[in-house]
Amino acid sequence: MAATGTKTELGTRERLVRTASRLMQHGGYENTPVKQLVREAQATLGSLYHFFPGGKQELAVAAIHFGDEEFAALLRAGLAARPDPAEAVEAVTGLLAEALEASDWRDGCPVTATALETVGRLPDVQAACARAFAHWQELVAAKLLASGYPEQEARDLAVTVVNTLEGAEMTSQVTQSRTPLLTAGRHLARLVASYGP
Amino acid sequence: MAATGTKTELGTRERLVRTASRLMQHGGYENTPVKQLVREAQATLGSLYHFFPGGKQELAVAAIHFGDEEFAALLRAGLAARPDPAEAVEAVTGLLAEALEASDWRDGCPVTATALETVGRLPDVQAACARAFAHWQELVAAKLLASGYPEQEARDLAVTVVNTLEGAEMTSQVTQSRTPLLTAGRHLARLVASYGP
DNA sequence: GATTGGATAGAGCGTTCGTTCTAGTCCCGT
DNA sequence: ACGGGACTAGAACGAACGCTCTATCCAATC
Repeated sequence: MAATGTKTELGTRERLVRTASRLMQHGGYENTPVKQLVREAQATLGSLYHFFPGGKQELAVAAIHFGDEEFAALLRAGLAARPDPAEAVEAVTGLLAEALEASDWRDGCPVTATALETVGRLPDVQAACARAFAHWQELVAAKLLASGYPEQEARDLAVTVVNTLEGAEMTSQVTQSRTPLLTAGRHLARLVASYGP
Repeated sequence: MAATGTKTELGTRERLVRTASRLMQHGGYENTPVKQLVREAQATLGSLYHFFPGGKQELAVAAIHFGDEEFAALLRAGLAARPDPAEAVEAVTGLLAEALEASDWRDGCPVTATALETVGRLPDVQAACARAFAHWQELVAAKLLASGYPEQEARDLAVTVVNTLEGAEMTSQVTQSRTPLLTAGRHLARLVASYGP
């Protein structure tokens, strides 16, 4: 649980964003005090309000974007691991389970906790979370479309795939077990295959 | 968004628990200050610490239990609505979508937000959340077992069904649309049917 | 070498947090 | 009538919150 990035290799702004993303991934928005944030980012309050005049909220939006890209990278890697989309989705659950356990069940979805907490409270942050979900759905849909799935079925499946991944990751985290994610992987593979072209 | 229960028809303890459950459903644990809680429950700080010497944390555990039962009731109703388990699961998503929209997208799962926020921070609350998830899985598994599904497949399916419901409800909430839930319903029905005995 | 502006630094502001504490009210058994 | 436990009531407390503010540092530029 060291600071995210070393002071010499990343700019202050980037360290703030990465640290905020990691802390919000673990505890959401309200559980991430700005003072702890700047301490772990090896920055100061002055720097935070210099780069983010909008304060904690503006930083949170940037952090959600960062988490969005981070999760998207894992998703891309898993989806590219197998040509068959059903097997690819199952591969993603394997990657997620691995990363989750390796972090001692701390690194769940970098967006979910904040999304649920800020719904109807911080519209900017909520919008960033919604964008992240849509982004991930697009990645899954693209894989299905590339495999010859019909447009509508591909888009619908992508929604459910991402939703199930989110739910299973949360349950795996709360129960500290890979099982929910791996079970979701098997079931999603079966579901995706059942729509095969 | 009136107070949960009227002062004359419910005891103070019950009003506190219901109000806490509702507020935590909307914003999680940290977004629910005790003073607002007490005000909306038409109670006072003295009453809160009389009934819950463990303070906010102890009340939160009771609130999660209440939400657990509330969600379980909806789950039972949906599952009982149809004899066929696949159709029954789809019926549940319909009920969830209806309730969510009727609340102006506020009343999502009464446990998820708190679960993600307290993981690794408040073990008592986290344990209550884990118990709720297990409880819901049991209800789904019971329906499948009663319909003749093999033991292992019924239990595995129950895990994924509940996870997908959670994920879809969250996405429906964040995007303010019934679609994710209803799509999940169709897919879950297909998945459950594909394991039919 | 002086000037300048981006970046750093953290003390301190007003507010709100969860909790404690004392005082008071209510109601029931005797 | 009265004693006593259950419950109500909210002022007050220390800690922690997000944020503002002034001061300072340090390259780049003239």
